[in-house]
Amino acid sequence: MTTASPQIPDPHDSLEVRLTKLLTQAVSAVAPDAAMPVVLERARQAQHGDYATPVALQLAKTLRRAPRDVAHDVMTALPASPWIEKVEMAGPGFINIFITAAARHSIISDILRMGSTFGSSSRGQGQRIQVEFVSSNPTGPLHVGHGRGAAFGASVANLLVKVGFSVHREYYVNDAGRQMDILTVSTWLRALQHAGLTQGPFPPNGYQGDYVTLMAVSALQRFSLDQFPMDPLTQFWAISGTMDEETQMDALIATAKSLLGPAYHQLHGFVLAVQLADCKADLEEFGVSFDEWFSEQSLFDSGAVAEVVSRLEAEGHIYLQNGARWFRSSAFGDEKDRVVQRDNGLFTYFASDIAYHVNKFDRGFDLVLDLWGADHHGYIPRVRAALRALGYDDQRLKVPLVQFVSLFRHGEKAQMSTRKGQFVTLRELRSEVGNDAARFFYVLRKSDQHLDFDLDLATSQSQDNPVYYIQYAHARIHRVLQRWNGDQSLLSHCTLEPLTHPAEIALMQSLRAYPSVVDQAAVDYAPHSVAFYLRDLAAEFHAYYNAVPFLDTEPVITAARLALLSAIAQLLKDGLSLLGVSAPETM
RNA sequence: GUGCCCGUAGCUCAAUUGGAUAGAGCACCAGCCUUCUAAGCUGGGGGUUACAGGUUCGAUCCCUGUCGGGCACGCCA
Repeated sequence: MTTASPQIPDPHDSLEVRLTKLLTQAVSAVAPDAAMPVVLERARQAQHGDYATPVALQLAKTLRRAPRDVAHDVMTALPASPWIEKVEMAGPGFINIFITAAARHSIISDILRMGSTFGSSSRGQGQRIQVEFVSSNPTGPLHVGHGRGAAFGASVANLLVKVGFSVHREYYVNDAGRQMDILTVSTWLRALQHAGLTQGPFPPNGYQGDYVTLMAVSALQRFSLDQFPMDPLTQFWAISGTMDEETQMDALIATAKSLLGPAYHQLHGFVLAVQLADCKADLEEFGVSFDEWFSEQSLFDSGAVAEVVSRLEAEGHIYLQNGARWFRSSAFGDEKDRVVQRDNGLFTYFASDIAYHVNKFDRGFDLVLDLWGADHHGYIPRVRAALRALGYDDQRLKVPLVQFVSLFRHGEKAQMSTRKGQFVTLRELRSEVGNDAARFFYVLRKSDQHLDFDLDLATSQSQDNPVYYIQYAHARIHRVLQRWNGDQSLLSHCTLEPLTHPAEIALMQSLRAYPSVVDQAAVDYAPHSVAFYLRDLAAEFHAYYNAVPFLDTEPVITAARLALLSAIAQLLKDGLSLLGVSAPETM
């Protein structure tokens, strides 16, 4: 990834940039030849000051000098600054920096002045980045696993926008495959059953959910499916007993197509439209929206799939074997070659996926993000191989993986299967725990870690859910401000000198961390760190709330403390919005 | 069997990407509402970071091996 130049600091991190510059100046005086970037860390403990740098420890080796001696020289060479109160050496050679009260207080006025733009940056420099996520087969309702991808993807997209990328959110619709045919046939069979026109058994590998029957009922009225002669179906059941399940299903699909003729395609289109509309509505209600729903079928219709295979062939990366066309992906880092066109002439899913990625790159995105389920990780090398073979820079493709969600009910792991209709849908989850709790819970873990979703806990309406803790902090602040009933615009100008309480010092320190938390979360595609930050900030606030009075004290102190509260509320609201969680003012 | 990911408090998870004494939430124990919302706060017990080596000023993080878990290895999508 191309990173923004550090020479273009944003106003909000000017303090850290200034301190880094001063340190760099001091280091170059002590060690002119050691071209080493100065690492400035926020101190974890108050006794270590506000910032710390291990630069002396790192320099010691190349200088062949004792770390503490180097630290001493760096400290001596450090220019005076209105931002630096004092500098101390500690431990093996750490340099701890204590900032002045003025530097400390500036964070509050910065936040109040910048409002929702605080924490933004120009890191992305307006680069266009495509984020593809969810992309579930439109063969049934979204389940709780898709929900994680949705919540994660939406939050990542928000973060990328926040740090200055131009983000395009996209859903890849797998509307061209065999699974759609199976759903179509399943719907057809349910319609026949509903109309009492068949006694045949329902195939075990068909889609069994109740939603299929619901679609069948409306399809029955819509397409008059009962007008087709049924004899061939009865014949089919008579001869299909010896087939294995998959062969039987393929035969069933073929039977349906020949029997229904043009009506099959109508039914197929209907089933797809119903599922997509349902999926879209579900996601919209979840606060997840897309700029584009990209159809896989369109890649076949436009000839893009055939074209991309031809391109590979023209480059000499395709060979014939056993009647199939193979892409020599092993020449580009994959562990073995892959079929792109089967011996029956049909292109594989891989072929259309190559065409899709070529399409993405040809649309001119600087960066392409595929948020995939972790079960697809073995698939990544072949996609990269295809891109490289076609002359694209596959470093512009990033594939963050989202691990599975394991559901636990009554302390036992619940199995999920879309086919068998045994799953908890995202809708059920949302209605039981609420959108806010679901969104927050989903991103509370690193995306590449398994998520154990305890349904009993999540559906118990209990207060254990951490999202309430943060929202409550936000609501409490607004209650205080409401009680105060003063002119909030005055808070950004009031004197902050009274803020000397240890809790206040710590809170200002935490507020200052926000931009780098957001920045790092965006770079790492790690919204969970925002969630943890918010929980920690809320905890600090709640403790503060119980420690000092806000309204029943001197007006100057009240104003200063309310300015601090106002800044906290702003960041709580901003952080929650990045995660797609509301920030209510009353609870 | 091969490849990728993972293993941290009783449970679920963090840890500023190699920094100082590894931190939270549940759960457990003891306290705090006549006062700005108790969906809150304060205090307490809890750890050989799976194990064994290695790299260096310094390792939960990097390297090697072992054990254990997950996922993927199709002319499915």
